Amino acid sequence: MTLDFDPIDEAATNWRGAGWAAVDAMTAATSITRAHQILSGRIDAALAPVGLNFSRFEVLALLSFTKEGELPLGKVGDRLQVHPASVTNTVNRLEADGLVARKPHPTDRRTTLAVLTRDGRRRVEQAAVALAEIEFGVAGLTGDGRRAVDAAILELRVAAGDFVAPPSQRR
Amino acid sequence: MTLDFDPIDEAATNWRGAGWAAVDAMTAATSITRAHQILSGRIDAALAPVGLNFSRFEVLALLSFTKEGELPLGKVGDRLQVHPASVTNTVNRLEADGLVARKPHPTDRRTTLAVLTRDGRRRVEQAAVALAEIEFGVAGLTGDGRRAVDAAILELRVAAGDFVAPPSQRR
DNA sequence: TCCAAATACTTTGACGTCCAAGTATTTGTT
DNA sequence: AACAAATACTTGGACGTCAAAGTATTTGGA
Repeated sequence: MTLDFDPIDEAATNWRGAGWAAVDAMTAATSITRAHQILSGRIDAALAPVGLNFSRFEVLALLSFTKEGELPLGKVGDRLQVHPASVTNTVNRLEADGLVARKPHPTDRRTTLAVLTRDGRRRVEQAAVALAEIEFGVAGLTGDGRRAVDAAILELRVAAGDFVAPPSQRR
Repeated sequence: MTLDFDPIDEAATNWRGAGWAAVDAMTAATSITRAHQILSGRIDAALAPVGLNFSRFEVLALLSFTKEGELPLGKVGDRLQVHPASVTNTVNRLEADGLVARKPHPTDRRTTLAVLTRDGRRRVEQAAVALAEIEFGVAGLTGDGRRAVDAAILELRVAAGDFVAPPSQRR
């Protein structure tokens, strides 16, 4: 299944041959797509034994960082940049596994809070360890590579309007 | 919906606060994930008016680069690095739209060829223009940023065993 | 030659994502 | 005070991905 050539490089050659434009942009986009594919596969594989996937893990982690271990579903979606329907779905599954509970908001009855359970907190700790062990799938990227990716993608995210204020100092 | 802080930077701070390991790796992985989300959204939006999405476009483009405009489904999957079932699904839809046709392999009856139709060829040209216009969603990434991303991700892909031979010269 | 193993594709099923529409509640204006 | 508009979440539908199992065909040995 392993190819004996670089499929992305090959694609670039083909695009040039066809006289298509924006080959460099295509290459960058394809690289990012493939990188995501690789990371996503590794991360979900590492989380499977813990009984989570990355989406579910992200929700648990986010809750674990709050003082009370709870957050309105809408906030979860904003922070993780996912669609409200996806949050509902993810929280449903976490709830079914007893890792999170839904609780009405004390003052706004439109709002539902997701609350981390004791099991949820234990689970997210295990998952964090599992992910650290595989270095979040980026084993193969050197420190320089990681910084380069972070910096470049920061440009992209700012241009996409991910957030407005200048980023705070990053180490 | 736009946040007034960088959610990834915020996450890094939280991870450090929780004493979790591999924060730099987490940041790189999250950046790549988010970049993919942004690109994917922009690309599919640009392709929607043409009646395609990225998967379908990739298949058409791949076929258009071959001499005869045809390829066994298995090869398509290998090149695009997607699951056989996904190829079947994608080709089904392309076939329903008349952009591709299935044809038996001349000598191996296990194999099915996907053949680009006249409409398919016209459509992929339109799509290529549409994608070039939005620079494949990487508008916001400078030339340096693109090269940095390409180089870094090449490391990652090689480490992941995407292909074995050393990459040919890239411009 | 014969047959187990490999290969090629499809089918089915579990999930994940988003959009659009629906329900409930709160806000902001007249 | 009254009500349209905004907000918060859920539901249902369309698609996309992968894994596992099933069918058909070809290969590679014994």
